[in-house]
Amino acid sequence: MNAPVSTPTSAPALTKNQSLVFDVLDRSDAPMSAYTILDRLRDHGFRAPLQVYRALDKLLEFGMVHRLESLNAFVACAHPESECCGKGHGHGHGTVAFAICESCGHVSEFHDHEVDHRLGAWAKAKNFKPAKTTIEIRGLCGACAA
Amino acid sequence: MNAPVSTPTSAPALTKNQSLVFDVLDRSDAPMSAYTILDRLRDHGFRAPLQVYRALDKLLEFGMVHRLESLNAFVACAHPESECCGKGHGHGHGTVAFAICESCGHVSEFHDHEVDHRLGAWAKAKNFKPAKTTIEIRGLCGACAA
DNA sequence: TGACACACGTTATAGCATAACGCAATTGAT
DNA sequence: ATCAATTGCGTTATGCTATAACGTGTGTCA
Repeated sequence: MNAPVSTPTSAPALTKNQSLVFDVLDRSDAPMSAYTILDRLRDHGFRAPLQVYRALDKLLEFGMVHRLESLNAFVACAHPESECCGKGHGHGHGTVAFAICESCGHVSEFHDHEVDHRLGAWAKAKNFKPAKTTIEIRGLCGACAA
Repeated sequence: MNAPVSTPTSAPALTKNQSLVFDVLDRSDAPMSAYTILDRLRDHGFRAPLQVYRALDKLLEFGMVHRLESLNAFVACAHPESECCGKGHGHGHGTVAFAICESCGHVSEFHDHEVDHRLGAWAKAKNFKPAKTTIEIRGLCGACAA
């Protein structure tokens, strides 16, 4: 009784644990660490970090969640669904950049073709084969800087 | 007997611990974790992580070392000394990007004005005040991809 | 000479992530 | 139908990364 349950919507069907983890992230205004997610889900039967990490691995694979490397934390993908650069299943995109407010914790996700292109050009020139690109800007958001 | 010792060269004078940590990093072909650095320096009297982290904090502040967020590891700055975008003391620069080979561990450090500019433009438009920007490309270097 | 800043050393603890085991359920080929 | 392969799950234990909190020594400078 552990298999994914298909849903009326798009995207890959999520298992129960995956849904729980995604929902927690999706409802959060700020990035969450795996252990914070774990604590939020104790009431739903979560007891060990691996339950969270395994769900996160899948959600990352599906592109539904991003990992913020500079925070060791995770956010739900903020893409307005079926954006540009799609790979077909509604959650694909090129490299995404994040602006992280160090005061309020809010994260803005955005994409810039030109940045992508410049980094791609560098890679091509150096014969480097990119697998995953991380772009994170930490600072103060408009509201907090004021 | 703990104060920085001035050297014949440029830049801020380093303390003994800072020099030791920097030398280890500078001699390494690949990024090193704080704990790996610690192990390398046991023979020089290092016994606790804090000794490493404190030295790293200063070296980061001086711009002589970079932290790779996606690796939780550190590298000596590869800038050919007194590069562009200098802030005056020979180790200043704009945002730097890293290409990290997941096979051999080699890290290439580079800078792209246009990328800087695009990210800066986004920030300006959103009224976001950047403090620190991280750009890391993980993949395979030319040698390993072949 | 006394307040201050800073580097240092030590112990303890917090926070993030995975290894290794075994069980249960689904899939799909035979 | 059945067996092998795959995938998800739960648990325990462990490892790696980072910092808190304490106290010491030293150099600076009013």
